Amino acid sequence: MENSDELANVLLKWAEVFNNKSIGGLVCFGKEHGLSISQIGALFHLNHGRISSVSQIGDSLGITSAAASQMLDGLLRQGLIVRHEDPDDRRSKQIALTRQGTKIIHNIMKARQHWFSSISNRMTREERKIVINSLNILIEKAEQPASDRNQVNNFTGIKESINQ
Amino acid sequence: MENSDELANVLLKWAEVFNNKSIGGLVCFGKEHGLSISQIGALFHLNHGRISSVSQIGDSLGITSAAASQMLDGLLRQGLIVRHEDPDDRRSKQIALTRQGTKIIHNIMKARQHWFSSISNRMTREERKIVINSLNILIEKAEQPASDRNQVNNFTGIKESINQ
DNA sequence: CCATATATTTAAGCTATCTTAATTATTCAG
DNA sequence: CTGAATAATTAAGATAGCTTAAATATATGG
Repeated sequence: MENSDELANVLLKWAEVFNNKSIGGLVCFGKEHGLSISQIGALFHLNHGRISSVSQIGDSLGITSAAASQMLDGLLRQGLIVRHEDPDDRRSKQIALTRQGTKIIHNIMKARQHWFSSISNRMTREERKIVINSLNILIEKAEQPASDRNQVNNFTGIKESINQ
Repeated sequence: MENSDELANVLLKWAEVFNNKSIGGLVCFGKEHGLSISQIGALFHLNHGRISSVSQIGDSLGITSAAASQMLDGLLRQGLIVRHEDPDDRRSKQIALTRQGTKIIHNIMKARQHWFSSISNRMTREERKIVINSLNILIEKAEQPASDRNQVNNFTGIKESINQ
């Protein structure tokens, strides 16, 4: 039996543990900073893809482009994103994070720092060493452009896997 | 130099990569299944802590217990949770996931499966081996009851209530 | 036992965020 | 060039999810 499936399953389990700790914090963060969950989602989407159109962002969140446009107004007003005309298609707008927008993402993640530290503190020096090494591999592989990652939105995979 | 901080930082980085891929999907999942993000947060909270009171769930999301009560009505109507009177304090209600509620959590995570597999496929057998090992360490340490169980939530300053 | 505190629920009302429909600007195909 | 398609925006209206306040039931401490 390949250990490929085993890794995918362990990743799944870890993701579950991570989400258990994160979701509530994310909702709280939004409330405190006047950001809707869609807006936070948009910021993460942009942090991942660097630049997107209005409708791409809408698609990634499952909302209409009208809603996306309105929602992005808010982020613009807060100085978290910029809108530029796409030189290749002047109907389209290129949305990107500002420095401040990137910082928000960072702050959201920083809020987990205490938890991360406590995990770290429960390990031996030796354990830390191999875990650091492994996470670096994961990060590298996760960010690699995948051969099987087509232009289709990666969120559409959800619909398929849920409707059993 | 200690490698403790280094691990915390790598965990942070990995969390960012993971969130970049997840948040939009979570929002989409909610829309498709008629679940608000608070409701999804409540499901994760329950999945983590097994049993909580109404107000504990509200606290974990930064909403009032009135709002939590209303929100939980929806989950109850969908058969995702059960409400039982707390035998130790009859003012309080014990909220827990049903089998179906647990399945929803699983489905949300399953939606990431394709991504996890593609990460796995980009590794050598040797890399997988050490990454599996490391993730198991992480999961174990993360789930360990920490000394700081009732630590203050970084976002809100609200006490993160974890049932016992 | 009584006053006060706590946990939940209900009710009423507010508003943020969505939707659809219409508008404007641009692209593309014939 | 012309008509149809696409991208974004704006406007109007619906509603989900929140808040506060009040009601109910239970617990606790002097």
